[in-house]
Amino acid sequence: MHLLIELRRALAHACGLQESLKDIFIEPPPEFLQESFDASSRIGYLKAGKASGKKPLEWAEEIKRTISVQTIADKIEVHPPAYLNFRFNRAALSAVVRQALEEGGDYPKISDARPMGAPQEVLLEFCSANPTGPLHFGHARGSILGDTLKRIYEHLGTSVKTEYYVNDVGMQIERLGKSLAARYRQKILGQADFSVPEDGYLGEYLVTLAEKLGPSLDPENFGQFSDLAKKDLLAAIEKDLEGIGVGFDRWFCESDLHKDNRVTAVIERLRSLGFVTEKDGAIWFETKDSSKEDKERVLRKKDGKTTYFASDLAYHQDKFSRAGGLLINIWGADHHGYVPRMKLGLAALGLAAERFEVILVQMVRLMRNGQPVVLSKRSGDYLTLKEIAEEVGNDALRFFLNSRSPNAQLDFDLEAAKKKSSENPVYLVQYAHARIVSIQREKEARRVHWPQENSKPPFELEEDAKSRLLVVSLAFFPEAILSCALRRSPHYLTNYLVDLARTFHNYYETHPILSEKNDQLAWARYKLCEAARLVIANGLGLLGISAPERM
RNA sequence: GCGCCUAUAGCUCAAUGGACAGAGUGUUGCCCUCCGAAGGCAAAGAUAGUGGUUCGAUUCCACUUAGGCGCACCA
Repeated sequence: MHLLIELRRALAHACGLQESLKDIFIEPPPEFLQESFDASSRIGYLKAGKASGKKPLEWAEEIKRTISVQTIADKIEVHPPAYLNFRFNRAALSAVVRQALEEGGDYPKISDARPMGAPQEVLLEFCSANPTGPLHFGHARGSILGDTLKRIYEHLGTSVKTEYYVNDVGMQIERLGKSLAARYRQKILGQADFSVPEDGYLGEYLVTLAEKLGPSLDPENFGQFSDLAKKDLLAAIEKDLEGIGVGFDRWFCESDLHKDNRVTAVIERLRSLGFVTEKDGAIWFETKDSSKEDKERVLRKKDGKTTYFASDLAYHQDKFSRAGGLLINIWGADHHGYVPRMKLGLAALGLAAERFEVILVQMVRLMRNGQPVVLSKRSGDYLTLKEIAEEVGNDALRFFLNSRSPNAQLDFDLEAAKKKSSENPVYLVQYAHARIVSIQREKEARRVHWPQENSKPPFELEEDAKSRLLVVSLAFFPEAILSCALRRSPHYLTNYLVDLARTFHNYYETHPILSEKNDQLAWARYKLCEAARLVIANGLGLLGISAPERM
């Protein structure tokens, strides 16, 4: 078992919180205690201790007396207000390194992460941009968040499916077809003066597509043009996402819901449950709870067409029926007003609210050298995801967008992200990896060989402060992953990796390996560096970022 | 007007009601006859304002100020 998870279990047991290891918090001690302690916990006072009526400090003392950690810690101290500080013993620290080396690319293997709060099953829906144009930069954050969460949950043994909901019917798609038909008249039928409808799509991508079409299409058949545009744009979207390492298990088309009449079926279901009224020729969803603001919404317009809201209810009913666990949707913050409406609709359908979760990702403001990038939407031109990804590179893009919690706005400076220098934290991390690989390369080149390599005796870790700090940092890797899973944000991992890289660079300055005369020491350092490399590579892998061997 | 999100170091960002609020970058000064100086060490530098709840508030509540977003028979 991994060191900090073992500590969690011991703490949970002593607090009487066996069933919920997620309520135990373990963190690195503050700087002024780092020489004496390796890990620190505020234990479970609020969850378990407060009810006992004891003061925080008394409670902590009691936990200290009852906790069973003799095998991993050689010192425990209580610090006010209710901290328990631990110093790990040598065997436990050696085990951290050994475990990392043994598990390699799978480190940390966690056999059952559920007690720590990881869900058993998740259906993640994200991106879901309308196929009416190429993905723009605004779609990047949610896409990268969704993909990264998928990687993190999968690592924890959660069964994860990802899904892209394609809004391929409705007024916007009609506009798209009309716009393409207009371009077709201009480019293929020689009607250069024919104009694109005022509310149509003006982007150059439709011109390019029109030019590729054969001469035998009927420009009045908008549906045909809608289909052509849709298909072309979806392919482009898939390709752009692939470019930033994002893929989906399923592309769910709204049109499929209509084919089976499932949208009208959901309206009828709501009607039979008494949530429907008719007014002004339209069919409305009406909540029984009059205290809600969002109590009336149109399900079917007076022209007989159903609304997006109705489709979405049908879609979610479908998701609820085929997936067993959490349904997590990642939406742009501009959809926040839609969340209560959705929840009311799902509640009316009797679908379990606790399975439905929305992560709202706030806007990213694009900057260039400290100045906001001004976008002109008038001509239909905007910064596409592809352009930005190609300009700054996938690694920097993913690292930056994952470095802040989703519900906080983010400034993304193109020039800063592009700099292949220390100004960009992703390079600090990648550099640490490349540096370690370089040591390994150098070892081969110099034909350095230590007797311990063949006999495989357990290596003896050094116990100086910097070595301890590095090993303990490695031990915190599982905690960083669990924080991401629990709080639905990968920024704990990006921050962790920056810390780890820094700790490594610091260690490296004072711990020579290839030039170390003492074979024992050299060997132990070499293995510790390899363990650090593994953690960095695995961490970057979870973020979808490369771990370069040379830079 | 109503609602949602945000406000922390010069800049970009962390911090689960608990310890002396942390990183990166920028500024200043040091460190390469030594495995990658894309690095390390050191210094200076922050909770928007006013109240409240609490043993304890960056965190919760109220108000103020500032920014972003939303309030469709669009999706």
